Amino acid sequence: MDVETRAQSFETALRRAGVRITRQRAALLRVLAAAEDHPDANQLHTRATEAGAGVSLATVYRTLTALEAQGVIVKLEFEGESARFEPADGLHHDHMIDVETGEVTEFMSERIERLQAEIAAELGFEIVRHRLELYVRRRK
Amino acid sequence: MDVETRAQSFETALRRAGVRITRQRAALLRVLAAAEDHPDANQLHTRATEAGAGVSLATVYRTLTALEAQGVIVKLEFEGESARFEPADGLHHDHMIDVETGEVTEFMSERIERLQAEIAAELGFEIVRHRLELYVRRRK
DNA sequence: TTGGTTGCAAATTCTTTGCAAAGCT
DNA sequence: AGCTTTGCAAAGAATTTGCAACCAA
Repeated sequence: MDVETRAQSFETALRRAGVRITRQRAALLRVLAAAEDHPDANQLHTRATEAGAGVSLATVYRTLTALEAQGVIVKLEFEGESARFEPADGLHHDHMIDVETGEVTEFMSERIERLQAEIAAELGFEIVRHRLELYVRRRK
Repeated sequence: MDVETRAQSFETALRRAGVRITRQRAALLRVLAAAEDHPDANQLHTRATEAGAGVSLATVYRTLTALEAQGVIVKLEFEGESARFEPADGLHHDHMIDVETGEVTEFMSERIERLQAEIAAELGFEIVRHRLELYVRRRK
């Protein structure tokens, strides 16, 4: 799915929820749709600005909050950093962060997911959401 | 292990690392040793104050930083909350947070730990540390 | 003695918010 | 038109830090 198509699908999801698509939001959706990394609010603000769209940082934050509420993006909070965001592509995954380079790798394990659910169930709970982050280092 | 004994072992660990045990630190160590829950800096400050020890919030933060560096306590950062701390009792464990009550339950799964290591290894990494939090709800 | 430690207030960092002007639909 | 959204600057919340006075070892 190319950037424009993805941005369009984000817009559709938002309109369906009654969220207005302003010039600022359209710009942010494109920046988000194009993000290969996991940018924070500041980076998104910079990128939107560089793309020629005037957007205030306050609006970036407000829009991110709205997008997260609609399930269009996911907020990530790694240790010692400001919040980062990634487009929600449907499939859940967890993150591995290289403590030396900062590089982020996504991964997903059905087995871990299942074990988590089992553990919660044993204690009488069901999982609402979870957070799994592996802080790693390249092996020599 | 009772509170006093545990506080003493904390002190010993700190002295061994060349950290001075001031009146303020001794008071905080006792508060931490007695904590059954997972208090944040503010709560620790309040408890130390109620216990009759004059400690400033800045010192609480500075001391917590030192204790964490010595591996005596562990810092927890749950979603949407300020940092909490728990005494490090040697054995690693993860946390389950009831999103309705805020209740925190500790758990540990050798199988999940092993799977995490395997996944990291497959991608050429070794785990430095990790963070696993399950946000749960009581089952009806 | 003396280098680590404290308290206080000011500074930081990230994020949120009040309000009047402006913009979607 | 009507209700949402924006920008700006101010407010917040959590945590850190500069500096002079203080105190463990």
